[in-house]
Amino acid sequence: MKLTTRGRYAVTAMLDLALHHDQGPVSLAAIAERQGISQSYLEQLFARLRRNGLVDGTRGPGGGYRLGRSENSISVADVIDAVNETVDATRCGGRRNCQGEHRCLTHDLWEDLSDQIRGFLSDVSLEQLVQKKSVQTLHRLQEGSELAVEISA
Amino acid sequence: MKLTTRGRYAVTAMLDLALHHDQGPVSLAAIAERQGISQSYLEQLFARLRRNGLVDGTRGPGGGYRLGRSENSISVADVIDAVNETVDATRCGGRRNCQGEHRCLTHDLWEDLSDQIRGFLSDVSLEQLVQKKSVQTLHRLQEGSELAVEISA
DNA sequence: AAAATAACCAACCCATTTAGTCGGATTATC
DNA sequence: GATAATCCGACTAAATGGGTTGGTTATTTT
Repeated sequence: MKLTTRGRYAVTAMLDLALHHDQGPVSLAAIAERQGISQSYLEQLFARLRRNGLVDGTRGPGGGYRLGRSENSISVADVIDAVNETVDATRCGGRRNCQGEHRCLTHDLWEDLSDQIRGFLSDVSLEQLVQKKSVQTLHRLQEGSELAVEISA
Repeated sequence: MKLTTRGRYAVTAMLDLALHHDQGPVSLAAIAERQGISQSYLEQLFARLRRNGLVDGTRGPGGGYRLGRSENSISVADVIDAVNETVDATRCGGRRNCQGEHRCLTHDLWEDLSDQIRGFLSDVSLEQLVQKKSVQTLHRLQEGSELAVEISA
């Protein structure tokens, strides 16, 4: 399994999208500012998300990104898969040739673990995340500081 | 969480140790050959395993490594922890400062995932692995080819 | 005592990946 | 036509991972 900042960023950004889905398209600039992620890096991530149908982009002023499907049909695993081509704990990628021709001693263990992780992440949807108390608290907090920024500007 | 070949190698090597624990110390050369892992790379891994008390090394001819504790008291998580300083899915390492001063939107999610993975890996001991059918089959197979090597040499 | 064996140790090396940048093109809106 | 946004590709710096080299020390065997 490859769980890196890339996947974390992607999930955070998608969650930001979900939190603002009622306000029309969300620009990467807005996400970048709110979540503290580099905008051009976000561009790369959203290219992959778009290719996988997880988001729709609209260009031009007032444009931005929208979720490509409903919040409850997008799992965290979907998002990580989209940006992180591989999500597998076995080295051989399930081909069982980890050691020469046959599989290594611990092949099955990693396969089991992969299933566990995948299971866990597949069971968490964006919708569920949006409803978590900790997320909502942070969300309100971010809107607050956004306001502050607007005022001070 | 950082699950890389390093951890996989370490677990495989420890399992090899466990499979041969009744035959006195096992040399890294033997493990390297059987499991197809670079010997000098194994040296690095075993340095960490030793520092963590998971193995005991004895020098000189006939020397090698032995398990530092009983097979049932060593979990896969222990091994990965020993070689792979960090086993945490959150970026901030649990310090909750992922974004500026406070935690990022998805902090709790990664914390939950870390717990899942850790739970799974902590529940698997070397003893359990040794008893798995797939492991025993491969073990016998490896002993066979070892014999073949001895004969052909 | 010498030779051989094997752990121990430290400094490198190289390829890949990651996060991030830069400069531009394209598309839409005002 | 200026502006705001996505889109796109090439590039970079740093980290990481797996691996090598070249030793030293300790212990056994001859």
